[in-house]
Amino acid sequence: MATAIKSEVVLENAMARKLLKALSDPLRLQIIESLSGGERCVCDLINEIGLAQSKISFHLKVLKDAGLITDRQTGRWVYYQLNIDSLNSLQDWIELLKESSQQPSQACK
Amino acid sequence: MATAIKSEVVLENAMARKLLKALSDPLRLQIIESLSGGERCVCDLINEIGLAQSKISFHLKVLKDAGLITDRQTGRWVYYQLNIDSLNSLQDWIELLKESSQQPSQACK
DNA sequence: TACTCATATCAATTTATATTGATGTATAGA
DNA sequence: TCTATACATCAATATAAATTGATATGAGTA
Repeated sequence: MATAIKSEVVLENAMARKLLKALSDPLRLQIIESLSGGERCVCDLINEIGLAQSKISFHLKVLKDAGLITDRQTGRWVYYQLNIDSLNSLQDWIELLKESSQQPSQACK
Repeated sequence: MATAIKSEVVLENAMARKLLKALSDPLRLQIIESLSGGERCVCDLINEIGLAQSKISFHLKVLKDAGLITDRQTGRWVYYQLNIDSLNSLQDWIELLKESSQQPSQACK
């Protein structure tokens, strides 16, 4: 039982790590910020950010693999959108960190 | 004026990026999780995590430079603690992303 | 079918980041 | 003053991630 709880915690941390890693790149943050204005197709992102298409595509994949964004295809266009659930998870994870971190310090012998 | 607001936003994003980058490493996350149980000295972190001292020290520096943790020296020991303010900032940053991201999609022509 | 456009993927390279083992620094105690 | 301990820093190396330019895929259109 303790093991089950433990592994659940580990899983959550692994997920948090994936989200954080995906967010830790300047170009991906630009994409995220752009998507925070609403759903966008790749062509718009390319125009907005002004960088190579393969670059944008690469980072969109990283963000998608981490679960931070979702995609939907319509004809030739692929639209990307922020996944609010992942942002909520991240906030929850941070909240948990905060809750227990103000305990009295342990003195080193 | 618009420029002032713009640069303020950029500054915030740069700060968020620094926090996210610092959090995006598995060992640093281990340290953060350990510190979420309260203040710890480096020797305790080394014992808890079971890795080379120089490694721990290196990552503590990254976390400190990002503003995620603070340190305080007492005799030979240095104690590290989570900086709640930085976690709050990160939560706020995520909150802002969420707020505007559910707008209607723009159709690609 | 052939062509174009939007996007994804890939291999080679570059750049950034982490690890290792050694050395340096400051503090405490003998 | 000498020694031990706690921690930081550094240079060399190893590893991981991003960029580039080219090619592939797959949908629409003529």
